[in-house]
Amino acid sequence: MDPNPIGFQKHDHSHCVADAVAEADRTCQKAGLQLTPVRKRALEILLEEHRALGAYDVLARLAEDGFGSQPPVAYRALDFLTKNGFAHKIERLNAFIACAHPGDIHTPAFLICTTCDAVAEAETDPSHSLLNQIADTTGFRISRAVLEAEGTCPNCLANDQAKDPK
Amino acid sequence: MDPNPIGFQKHDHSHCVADAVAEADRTCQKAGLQLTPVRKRALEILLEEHRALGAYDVLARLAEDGFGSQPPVAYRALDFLTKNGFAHKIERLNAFIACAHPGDIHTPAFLICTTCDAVAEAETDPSHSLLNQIADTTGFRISRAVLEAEGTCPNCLANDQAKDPK
DNA sequence: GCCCGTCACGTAATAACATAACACACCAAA
DNA sequence: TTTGGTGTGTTATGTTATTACGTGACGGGC
Ligand SMILES: [Zn+2]
Ligand SMILES: [Zn+2]
Ligand SMILES: [Zn+2]
Ligand SMILES: [Zn+2]
Repeated sequence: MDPNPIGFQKHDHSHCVADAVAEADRTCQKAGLQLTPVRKRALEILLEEHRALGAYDVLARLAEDGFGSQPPVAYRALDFLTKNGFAHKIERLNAFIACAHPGDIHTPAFLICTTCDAVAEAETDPSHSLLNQIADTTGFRISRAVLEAEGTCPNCLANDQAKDPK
Repeated sequence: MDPNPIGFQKHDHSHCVADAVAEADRTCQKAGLQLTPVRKRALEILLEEHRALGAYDVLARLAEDGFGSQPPVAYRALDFLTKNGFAHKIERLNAFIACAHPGDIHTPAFLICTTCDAVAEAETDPSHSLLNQIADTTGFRISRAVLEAEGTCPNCLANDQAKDPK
């Protein structure tokens, strides 16, 4: 199991955490949002993994660092991050992941590997997404979409074939 | 709030419950599946509403009818129904809804009205769904997809306009 | 200075959702 | 008759999420 799969590819990870936090800092400055210590730490915690973390996982790490140890501490931080586009909730997993493309308004699609637990965030073309088609034909006005696919990532697919090459 | 919105349109509902149960009966016959009393009743309960019901809602109704009153009773019945295509779980709501198109293998998309809580099940074209496009370009193999949109249904949209016609 | 609104944070308690583990009944095959 | 599978029921527990309440920090009127 690859501990480091972003979009299922390897990369220099120590940089990307720091970079993402720095960018979040800037974005919050501009938008008048407060990236407070708990919130920043929560974002770091999410960024340290390329998989989804449960709220209680995040909470435990926050508590280790001297922050509050009760559920609302984590839920509030995660709420801030998701509301402002720095993180997403993966509904299928009841878990949270840092946004891979923060800043832009986007409708992400997630690819969840059930073998290695990696989660990749894919961009969708908002103009001809299938949900918009549905919305157009039914007259339903979409405010938020959940697009999540479970399956096997390319890495795990390759591993499977290596072991069992039929 | 319309108590009866299937695909957000009105229809004769007493019939459609009975019909759907009858068809589930036939399907189970053919497939060698046991549509036992709890399972059948759970399906009826879901069919009686065109919205998603929590497992504990279903459980309470089952208990009223003399079935077991502990969570596994509901979860097992719902598990049977979802595994065999008679119902779906709405991940966004942690709740369950009867399948509107049972029988066929399909990748449903759900439209969840946040005003009246109605949930409609839309069919998707499996061949050019956006998730397949993503899968093709990334090499990810999808086994299951979650497609859920939150927003406002046509009925509620009309009501809003009637009240506040800007 | 003080008052007050808002916001973030902390905590306790509880609600809501879900599963593990075990016992018993039933039925059909060996 | 025994055995194995499947379904149901129960107790207990685990996991995820929210409600309710209190405190401190900050900023704008007065
Ligand atoms: Zn990274
Ligand atoms: Zn994988
Ligand atoms: Zn109906
Ligand atoms: Zn509605």
